[in-house]
Amino acid sequence: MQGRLPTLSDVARRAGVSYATVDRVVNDRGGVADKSVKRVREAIDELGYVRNVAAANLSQSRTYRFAAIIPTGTNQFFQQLRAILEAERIRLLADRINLRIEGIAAFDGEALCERLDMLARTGIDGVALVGTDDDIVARKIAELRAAGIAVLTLVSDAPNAPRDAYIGIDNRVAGQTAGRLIGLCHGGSGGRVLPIVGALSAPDHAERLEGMRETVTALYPDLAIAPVIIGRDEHEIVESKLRPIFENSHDITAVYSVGGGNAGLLRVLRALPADQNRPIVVLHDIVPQSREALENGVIDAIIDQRPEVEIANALNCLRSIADRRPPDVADPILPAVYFKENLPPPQGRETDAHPADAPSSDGARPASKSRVLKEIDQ
Amino acid sequence: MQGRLPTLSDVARRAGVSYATVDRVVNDRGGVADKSVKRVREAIDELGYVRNVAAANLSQSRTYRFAAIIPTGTNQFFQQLRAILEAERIRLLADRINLRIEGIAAFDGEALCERLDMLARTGIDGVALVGTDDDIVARKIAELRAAGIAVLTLVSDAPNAPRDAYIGIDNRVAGQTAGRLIGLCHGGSGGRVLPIVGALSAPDHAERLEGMRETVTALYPDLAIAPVIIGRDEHEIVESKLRPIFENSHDITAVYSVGGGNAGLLRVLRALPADQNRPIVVLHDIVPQSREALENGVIDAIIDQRPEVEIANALNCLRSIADRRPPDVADPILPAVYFKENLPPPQGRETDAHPADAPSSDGARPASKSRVLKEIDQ
DNA sequence: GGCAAGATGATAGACGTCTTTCAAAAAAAG
DNA sequence: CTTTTTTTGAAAGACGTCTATCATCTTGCC
Repeated sequence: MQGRLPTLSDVARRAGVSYATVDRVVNDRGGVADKSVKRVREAIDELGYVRNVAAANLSQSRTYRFAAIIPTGTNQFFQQLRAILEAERIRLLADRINLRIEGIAAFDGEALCERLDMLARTGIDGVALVGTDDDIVARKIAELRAAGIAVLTLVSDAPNAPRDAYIGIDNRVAGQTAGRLIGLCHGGSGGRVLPIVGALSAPDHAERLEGMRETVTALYPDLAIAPVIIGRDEHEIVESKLRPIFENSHDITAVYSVGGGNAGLLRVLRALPADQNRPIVVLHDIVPQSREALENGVIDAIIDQRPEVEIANALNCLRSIADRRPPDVADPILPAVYFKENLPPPQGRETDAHPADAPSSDGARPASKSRVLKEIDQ
Repeated sequence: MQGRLPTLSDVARRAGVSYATVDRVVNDRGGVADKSVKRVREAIDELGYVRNVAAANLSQSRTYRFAAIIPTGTNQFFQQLRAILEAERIRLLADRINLRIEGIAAFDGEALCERLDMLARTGIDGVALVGTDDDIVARKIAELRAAGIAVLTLVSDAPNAPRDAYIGIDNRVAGQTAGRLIGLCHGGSGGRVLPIVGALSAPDHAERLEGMRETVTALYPDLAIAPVIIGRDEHEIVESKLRPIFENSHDITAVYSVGGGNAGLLRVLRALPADQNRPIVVLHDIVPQSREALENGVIDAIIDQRPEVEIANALNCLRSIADRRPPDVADPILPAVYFKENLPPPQGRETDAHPADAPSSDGARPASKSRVLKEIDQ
């Protein structure tokens, strides 16, 4: 309504050329004299023309075809990522966005490449994948991009690959934040911080550890850092390495676990004798296990990468690229710090899946009100 | 492409009625026999029809007309909110969303009502405003909604008004989080927490204070809570009330400021003698002042309501209502905890994005250049 | 049986873009 | 100059929905 926005016809009139010529320019069809191109570009700038994406998509009866490739397995974080994607998938259909969710063995570069090939053959506009430090993957990514497919890395970047963007947190910052939190919690007294990682060869783990170490040594000189426990993200290993430490030395005042396999850590913590001082415990990512531990006071804080935000950003980014708009890289994702009090509600949403879609007469907006209130007010 | 989604014509065919009848049903035009309505609804369900919003908007050459009404004045938080909205406004034009940003004197219910009337006369689809506890505002909101205008409250709710949704944080949770953080920072020792509020009559201030009190008294019995300072959000008042406290008693171990006027607090903190133990300081909302204080170690943590998220959610919500879709209330907004380490970059984004964005051959997506956005001949 | 009211069908134009086709004009090459 | 090539114009159909108009077919009712 009021004040319609300029269309391509307006641009054509302004540039003194035909619609066809404008179309050739904006859609890169070639065969246009330089001076015409210039006139069209000027007209676009002067009028502030913005292509009507809705109309464009409609005309092509375009459905965006995106894919997300997520490692399978028992990792709770990735399971959660899948669940979020699945919920999004359904809502997205209303916007003509078709999202394929593919599972794949973790850290298997070859399998990833095969899957990417398969997707490319099927026809696809963009893909998000969990990056690995792997040459053949980097080459495959370059190949896809050359074929006009947008590629994002999610959660973990692919160092040397020419992906369109990395959507995820800065893991060093996450580690620094953990360090700060742990330092603060000592209230000026000394102590000893025990770090637990899955593997030092995993870039995200290494970065988190390094970030924590940086902050603690720089700002809290009274804190010592104990030798790093390497638990391969497997709870039995973590448990067996941890138990003797807590039995023999009672000077651990804080634990920072950067990766998975926290079930073992939690078992050890729960088994601590009541008279022993409980350490401050900080870990990563809200999953059912860590959530429950935080709620019950077994741990003190969770640093979360907010997978919902990552996914939302990734999809926006894919869409922008597919629409040939400047990719709208939203605010960088920062690790969020959660305590028991500000822990987000379990499933994020989809508790009751919007049943009523307009039984009423009122014409304006059926049923929406009560539901919104309920969800927001919690 | 591949496998097109069902259209209204498909629904008509399936239901064994004409397109016109389907249209009457889905657009609530009335005059349709019950059994036909039922058949259409069934067909929609069976086919999994989802209305093509792009096509619908196109057909109406619809531009969404939304407005945001933000208090003016020197309040840094609201200035920031305006800046974020302004940045959004421009990006939104590409989606045919026209956002008016209106300024208005803070807490002036009558002025707010007048402005709302004016907007309603101009014609508008939805409005977001900062709620106040005010009867005439509540009535005006009811009026607007009856006229089919979506109304959201932002940042602060309007208790008795029938708004479509409240988009903002739960202030009690924010206070509880502050309490937890302060408690943790004492590392088991005792202490004395000094709360500073603007006014106890402001619901958000009162709730935050109450939340903090709850958590501290329940979980950290060694902590005392000093008498509340009421500073009317004005830095001179805060300073004058605070200075004697810090001069006379040296037992304040933490400060929790729930509102504005923090310049006074910061001055007092900076003036503390070096030999005096600095208290743990937690305040609300990242603004230039608080950011700088956090960076310089004058304060320890900021609890932020993430205005960008609030705005993004508000706009999504307005759009969903305008599209007559189930409002897509994203995850509830939780207060975020920031330390120096995970403080988000100043302007929210646009600092550098991702440099590796393909200087390469590409040919696919011509970067749309700078342009002045302007409307055509009314 | 006839008549009004109600329900349904058929159809067409609009929205802004993409795509294609065909003809015409302008520029470059011979 | 003609011939070829490059550049431009004109137009029409498609996408899925909304809106409107007018004609027709069912009802119920007296």
